[in-house]
Amino acid sequence: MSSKHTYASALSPEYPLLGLLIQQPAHGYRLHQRLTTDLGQIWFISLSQAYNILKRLQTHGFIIGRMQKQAGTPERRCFEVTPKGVERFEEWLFTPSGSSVRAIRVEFITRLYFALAIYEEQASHLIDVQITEIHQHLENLKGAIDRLPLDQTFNRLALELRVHQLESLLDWLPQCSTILE
Amino acid sequence: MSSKHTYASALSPEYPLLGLLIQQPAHGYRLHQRLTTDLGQIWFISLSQAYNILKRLQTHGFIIGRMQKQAGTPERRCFEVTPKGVERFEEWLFTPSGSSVRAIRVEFITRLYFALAIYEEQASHLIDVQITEIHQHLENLKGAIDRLPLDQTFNRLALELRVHQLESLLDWLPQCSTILE
DNA sequence: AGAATCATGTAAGGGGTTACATGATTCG
DNA sequence: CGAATCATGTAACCCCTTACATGATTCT
Repeated sequence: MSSKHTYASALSPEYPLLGLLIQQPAHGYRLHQRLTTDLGQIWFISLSQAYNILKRLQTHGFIIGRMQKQAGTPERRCFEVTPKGVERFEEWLFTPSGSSVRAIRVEFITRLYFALAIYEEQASHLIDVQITEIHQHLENLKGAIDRLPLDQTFNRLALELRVHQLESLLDWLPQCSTILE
Repeated sequence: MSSKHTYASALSPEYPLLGLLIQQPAHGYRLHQRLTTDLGQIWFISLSQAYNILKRLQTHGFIIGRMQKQAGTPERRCFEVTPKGVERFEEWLFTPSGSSVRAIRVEFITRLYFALAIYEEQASHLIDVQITEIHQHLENLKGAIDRLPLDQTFNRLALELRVHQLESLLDWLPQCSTILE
């Protein structure tokens, strides 16, 4: 047992790229285009970084790329997802987001996007799970606030802000349900 | 002209460390303690990273450290902020946060903490500026939503979420004012 | 004497950013 | 032909995380 690495955080653009490839094999340039048009408000990565991530995904065996010569276009490397890659993606897709506001904010929309596109019947379940998760997390935060010493003014402010942000997430989530129809 | 580097993003723990040192010279271990107790809900860094950042700050000339031999305690390196370091810190402190939700969330509380501790009379001004900033940002976001093509469902969801999050920030900000008394 | 804490670091590995380099094709 | 776009990459640099290494002091 030599390597037990995470490879990338759950917030890495690696997952949306994997997801796009599961929908349809593609080459780096086109992939980057789809990411920045379809999910451009969530993921901003440079073209270089897209290539770097694809390279990494390939060395880890999650995708394989094959150079293709075609008349009329520059040579391109077409990537496909391996079974291992599908497994990795699905594990991410159906694991609830971490507890940070950002994780929920960024990841959740992405997961919803792919759930709807690839595993449509799971989408509404995803929303439900997320709602329960947030309620759970809110309980914890409120407990933490109660246990906080009185002089911890700024830590209290920070926790209360997180509570506000989570509640605004709960307020926003119903809008997600409306797009399911 | 050889180096034009950013050194660190505005979200780096480098700034709170600088701020703590401005309040009072200290050594690494104590500094890390103060950061994790006073602002532990905002900044979580390992002791090693604290030392790394201090080293970086020193090589950039923002602080200087001197080894001190004392009877009764292990040798410690006491750091002081240089004028250049003060300048850097104040520039950060009085520059409004970027436009990302996280930047506002993490940075704003930190800036408020130091404004209150070091430049007390500026604190309420900081809050006012932040409120106007957020209103401005909200306008922009709402404009962006209106200009979004109809088929950009998920980008729209993302923008609407940001709007919600910013509005919840506005909802939370008055609590900051109450601690000024 | 041994454990916990104080105190300071180094090393390895991974991730992201920007800039730079290189070609092919298409469009005006 | 020249510019924009398509397409793929490399290199340098910085940051963060984790694990590891090393001593001194204090507490029991």
